[in-house]
Amino acid sequence: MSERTLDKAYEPTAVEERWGAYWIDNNVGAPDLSSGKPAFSMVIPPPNITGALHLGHALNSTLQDILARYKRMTGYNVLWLPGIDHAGIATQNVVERQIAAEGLDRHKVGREAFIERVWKWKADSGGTIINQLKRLGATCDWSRLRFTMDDGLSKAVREVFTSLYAEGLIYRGDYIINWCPRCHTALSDLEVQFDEKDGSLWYMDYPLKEPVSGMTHLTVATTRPETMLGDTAVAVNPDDERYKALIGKTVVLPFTGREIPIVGDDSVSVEFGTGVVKITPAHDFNDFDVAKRHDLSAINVMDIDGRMNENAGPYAGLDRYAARKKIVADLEEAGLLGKIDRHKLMLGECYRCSTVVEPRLSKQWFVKVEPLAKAAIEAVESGEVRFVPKGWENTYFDWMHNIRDWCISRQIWWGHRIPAWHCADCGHVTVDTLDPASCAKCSSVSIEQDPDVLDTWFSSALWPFSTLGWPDKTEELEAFYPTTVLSTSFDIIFFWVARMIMMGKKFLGKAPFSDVYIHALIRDAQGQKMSKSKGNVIDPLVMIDKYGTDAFRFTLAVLAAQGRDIKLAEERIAGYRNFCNKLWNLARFTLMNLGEEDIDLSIEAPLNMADKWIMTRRSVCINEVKGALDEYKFDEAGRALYRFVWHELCDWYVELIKLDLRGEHGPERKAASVHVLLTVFTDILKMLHPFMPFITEELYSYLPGAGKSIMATEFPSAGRQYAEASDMEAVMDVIRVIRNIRVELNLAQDAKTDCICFANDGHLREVLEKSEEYIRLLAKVKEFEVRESSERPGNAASGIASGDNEKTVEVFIPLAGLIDYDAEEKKLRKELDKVVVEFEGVEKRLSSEAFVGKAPADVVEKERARLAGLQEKKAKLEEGIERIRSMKA
RNA sequence: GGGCGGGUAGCUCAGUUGGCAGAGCACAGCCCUUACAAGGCUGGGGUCACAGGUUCGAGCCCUGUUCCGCCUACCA
Repeated sequence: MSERTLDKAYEPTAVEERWGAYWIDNNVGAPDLSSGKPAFSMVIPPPNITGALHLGHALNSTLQDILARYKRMTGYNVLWLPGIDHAGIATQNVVERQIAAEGLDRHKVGREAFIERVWKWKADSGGTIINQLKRLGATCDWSRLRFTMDDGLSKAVREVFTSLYAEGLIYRGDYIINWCPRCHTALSDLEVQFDEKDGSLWYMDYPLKEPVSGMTHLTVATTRPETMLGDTAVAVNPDDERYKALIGKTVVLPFTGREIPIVGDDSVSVEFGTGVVKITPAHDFNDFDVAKRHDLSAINVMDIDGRMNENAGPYAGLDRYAARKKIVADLEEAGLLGKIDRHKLMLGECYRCSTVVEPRLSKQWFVKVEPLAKAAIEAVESGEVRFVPKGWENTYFDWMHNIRDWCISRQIWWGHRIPAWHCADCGHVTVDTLDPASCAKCSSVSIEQDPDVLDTWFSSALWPFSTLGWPDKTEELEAFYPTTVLSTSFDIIFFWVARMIMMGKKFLGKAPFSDVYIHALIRDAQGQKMSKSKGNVIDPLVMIDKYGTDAFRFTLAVLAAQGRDIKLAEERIAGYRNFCNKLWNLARFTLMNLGEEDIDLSIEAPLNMADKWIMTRRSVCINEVKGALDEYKFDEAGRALYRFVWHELCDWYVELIKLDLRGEHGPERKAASVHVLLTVFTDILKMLHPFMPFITEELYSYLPGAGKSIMATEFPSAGRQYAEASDMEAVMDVIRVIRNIRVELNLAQDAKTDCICFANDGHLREVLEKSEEYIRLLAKVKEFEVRESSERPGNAASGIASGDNEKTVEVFIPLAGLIDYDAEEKKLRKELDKVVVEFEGVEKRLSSEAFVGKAPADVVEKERARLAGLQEKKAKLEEGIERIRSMKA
């Protein structure tokens, strides 16, 4: 026994500090490679180096930590590998802002110096999130913390790039990509977010070079008039009767005078606008495809800032929106502007800075994903990778089947620089894992490395194996690849999960994980997305300070139902803070009774009914928790524990054994009760430990014979389930009925009443007689009597308890002279009404030939028994009402 | 436009192969009963979105309707 005494209420702060430090100092997350236990491994989705812990991280890390702790306690060799992502654009933005405050920009600072600044920033303030994860209690193996820009991981990146390039799966070329005019870089399709905006649809006339059957011009409809300067064709649907004849003819582009062809293309809708589309291959994805089909040239009319360039003639130098205004005005002046419709459109924005992106033609590096995607699709189809919940597999397939090549080059400085060197003499591109000294083709030393860096997600895609030492053949890779489960949120299935599967299949021949657990998204109590601008953000660290980490973790776990968003209200956390306190006080009660006198726990006293009941419920609870956790149903596991601890152990068992504990039934009985209480309490601590690691460590340390840490104990196994448990339930129901009557009669809290029970079953009568003490104690009963004949006593309030269907107990509370007959009658009638409705329902069902003939025999049997019970109950109530009426008269 | 999920108590949500509609919070009444007032006991509260269908029996399965949320898409 510890010398420490427990305060009346749980105070998390000191406990969390102490145990948090203990786990870190002993690096409890470290696996033992020589243990011979089966492996369980996870890689953490690496948070951005710029990030602070938000609810998404808190949820995901909590769930992963629950798995890690649970698996350790059930005999696995667990590796949970932590890390951080270098987050290219995000990090560069942060440091750019920093130097902007000094009146500099990155170009003035220079590439080398800028990158040094980023590393310095990382050293100073990067990775605070790691400490926040530790605060949450995450038992990662912190000795294996990885960063995507580490040497080892960079080596993996080069290996993969070189290999894919050699196979022709990485190529470079002029393609249209999403361009952020503020970040000055290409973005992948995924890095663009769409938002519906109000816009306009302008109708403008392009004159035909030569009139055709009376037509002098074509009217095109566009949402972006400024791009007309880059038009290289207009297109119509080849089946459109209005314009069919014009295909192959020529129009003259206003302002520039350029002559451009009219082409026929299926992608043009006959119904929309005028049925004529201007084609701007350099600034529109669809137009780019049309141009490829018709071999049209492309004219880029904007620069990297989104301003019009020298190809825009008189508009050169104007911002794209200023150019739009001016062009519309000029068209109007020239009499070429038709009507203007209001039009809703989806505008793409940069996911980092929300600037409207500009489709732009430029030279970029791409991964040819189709062959990679094929293997990745098969991995899921074959069941090698399983999504939980399964519904996400469809989302995954949809995307994978329609996947476009992945633009992997970014025109920024922070990231993995593309390992390609351009030769100034022969133009050859040398790609190698090591920096080459000369051109691989002509041996010229005038080579220069490609200025671009790789998309951040390129290194993330390698995360499950690069962190384990690949491309080297390491012990870790052998032991822990493929990992067991990846836990993440659905919004990065495409960014990350799919690409990891592709790369894992490609380079290791095995998908990087067998289960993908997709957790819910957290919203506020009203179901709104949390965002800084709405001011509805809940900061996990504030919640931890306020309610304690354990309460916070438990809340997240209980709300994490599969397939549904989480609406998080602060009151929920407060509720589970109360649960922590309940547990704390249960511990105080348990320890108090272990207390001063030495209880000989080795006495093997026989279990009584209450003991057998709680031991049975314990087994049920263990099965529920294990079953739920094995299926990633954290909410079910948490709820089962909550119910068992509070509503079964605390509300009932603790109350039932109080007489034992006072020693009223002798030392043996006391020892038995304490023994059972301690057993169940210890198991509860163990089962709750994955959810609430701090308080359970603390309370466990007070238990007699406790080891250093609860983490080293084994997760409980279910034991025997006793038939007597249902006897206990019947007694509990009688107690509930008496309590109910007492409240309805408005009796003083401490008033004692007598009680007479009639049971229609011999066994039940025995059980009740045996349980006299429980009933006296918990229902405040003075004289207690079990009678065989169902003769209703005179002045008495009554109620009926039902155990199993046909077994009923009629309960009477005699109250000489005190009874309010009207109230009693009203109460009985109300109860009778309920019973009658139920009775008639069952009777009707049983009288139906169809039911008796077709329903399974056990169902019919159950219904018959139920009917008999209801019949009994109904008769008793009717008799009771009759009796009351006669007494009234 | 296509796809996915959801609609169950005032609120947030469970609801197992179809077989007695549940929990937490909130609310109301009575209690500081020696583990816990961050607590205890008791109670009220439901047209399971709507309309059909299958079935002995539907919150659950099928069809349609409707509302909400999300993902996705080249009607310029």
